[in-house]
Amino acid sequence: MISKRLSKLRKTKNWSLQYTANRLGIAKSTYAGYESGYRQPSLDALKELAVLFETSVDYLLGMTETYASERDTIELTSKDILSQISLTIDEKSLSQDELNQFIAFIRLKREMEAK
Amino acid sequence: MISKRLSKLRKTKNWSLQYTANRLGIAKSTYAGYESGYRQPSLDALKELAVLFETSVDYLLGMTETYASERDTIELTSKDILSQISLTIDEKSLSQDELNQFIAFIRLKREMEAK
DNA sequence: ACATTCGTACGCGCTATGCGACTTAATGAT
DNA sequence: ATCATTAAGTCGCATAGCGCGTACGAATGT
Repeated sequence: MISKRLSKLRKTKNWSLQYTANRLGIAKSTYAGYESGYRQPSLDALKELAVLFETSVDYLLGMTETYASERDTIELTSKDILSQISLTIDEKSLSQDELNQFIAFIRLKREMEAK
Repeated sequence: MISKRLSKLRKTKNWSLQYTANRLGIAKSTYAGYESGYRQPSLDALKELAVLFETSVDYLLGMTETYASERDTIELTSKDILSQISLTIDEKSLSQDELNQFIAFIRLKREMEAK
């Protein structure tokens, strides 16, 4: 799991194994081991991987499907966001319709303010 | 970091070391090692810890302060929610004003639907 | 043509993980 | 009061596996 995600992330950034390992301050073979699934990073290494790739440890480990540092940022327009996160108002969960209305509302508002 | 968080989480739930270890399917001494900081859990163990304690791996590792983010529900009316989590629409972050308007809007809408 | 960079794989030293066994303290049962 | 049970903590040991250097083909560049 982690190996696939690391590999995908690195290729997205167009980084070589060597470059990535240098950024992390570890040997190329060590990082390569993570990607091949031959090795597992230590907890410290894991944290640095998440920081370097600007993602969450949960994503690297496959605990969540959401890529980004959604630990900090939640993009409300991302598809099926409500299947991953339950948003509530007055402890009553938000429907997709309500969210869509809100998004439309904000977009309109911003458009008007832009003028 | 992880040791402190585990210890706090377990005590919150009023679980013994033995009980917790049983739930995880590992030896008591192993889990005790995690809490004392004498040992570090494997990645697999780490994931199971997060599941058992109903939190995120990022929280266990101290990557985030928020106890449960995506995993649980986010109450939009809770005070200073935006200081913990950034909500964005079209990658532009939401202001407190916008959120307040939305909350008011939803409350009004629900009130009307209730009749 | 040679050199350089890429991804991949192997062997090895040594750390430290995970386990059971043991101790000590606290609580419960009879 | 005595024993049994459960709690938390510590230790030694076997061995799994981490991190490293190193080496190998393949694909580039010069």
